[in-house]
Amino acid sequence: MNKLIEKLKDNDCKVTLQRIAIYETLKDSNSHPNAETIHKELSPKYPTISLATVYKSLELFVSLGLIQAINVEENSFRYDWKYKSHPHLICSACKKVEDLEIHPFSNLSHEAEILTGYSIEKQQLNFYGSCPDCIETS
Amino acid sequence: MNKLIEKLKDNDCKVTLQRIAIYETLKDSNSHPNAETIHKELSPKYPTISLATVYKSLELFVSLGLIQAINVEENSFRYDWKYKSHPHLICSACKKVEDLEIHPFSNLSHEAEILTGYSIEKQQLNFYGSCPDCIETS
DNA sequence: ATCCGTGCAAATTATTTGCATATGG
DNA sequence: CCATATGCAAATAATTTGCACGGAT
Repeated sequence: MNKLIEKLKDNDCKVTLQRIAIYETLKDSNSHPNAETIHKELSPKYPTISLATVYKSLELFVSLGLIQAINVEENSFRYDWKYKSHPHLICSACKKVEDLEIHPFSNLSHEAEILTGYSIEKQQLNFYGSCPDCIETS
Repeated sequence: MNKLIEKLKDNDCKVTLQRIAIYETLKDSNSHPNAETIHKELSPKYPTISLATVYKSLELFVSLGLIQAINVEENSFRYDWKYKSHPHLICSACKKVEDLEIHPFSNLSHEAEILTGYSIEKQQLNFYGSCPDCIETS
């Protein structure tokens, strides 16, 4: 949260209750929620917060490099409070999105740069399939 | 195109002029177009073709495994006539989407399966950055 | 005090759906 | 012929925008 406040101040953005609440909600969630889910989670505590504010704040956080947007195969974005891009595992059965923390997939961008002449800012690696729990159930 | 016709027949789907035209347009394009772009390209030749038909056909092709949908960082889908998933390079400046044909990134899914216990059906690897042309211009 | 952020509602954009008609097998 | 595809228009879903008011610096 200090990180949020610092980053906001550094960029002449105001530190508001809403922004803190949105960031905290995202940070405390392990489910890579989308804007609407975040809004729903906030509603009990902050009934007046608007969905538009959630969208605007998330967009701001992404542009400040505070969080990352991940584009799962729905046509809605999910958000990850970890700003550093890392692979995700997406279960097609239960729709959960997990981080793949231990990854041997870190230096792909560098290899791609050498191969292509692109200057790569970001990589996105998603694996789609069934998680162990869903395999068992089926 | 033979592939399309074969696949459609195998699945008791009708071979229509529209479907052929949509598939051909996608195949002849190197730009990984979205539904609307495909529709626009078809319009001069087939003025009556509807956008809904384009959407429906693309969805059908994806479900038959004929093409793949790729989710670039807009919230609209782009389509790739190559059904086998492979890495993409996305230029943030000119918005082009290129295939990364020669890739040392092929066995990632297998590694991920071993690491996670997931059964992985598909992987998506996108690199975002600036292409050589756009680097030069800037 | 000033300007930015918020909430609301309306606008936009992308996609999906229902249904009557047309057409391929 | 008959079922499936198509085209149209309306519906839905996701996101963005404009603007007046309130609050942070």
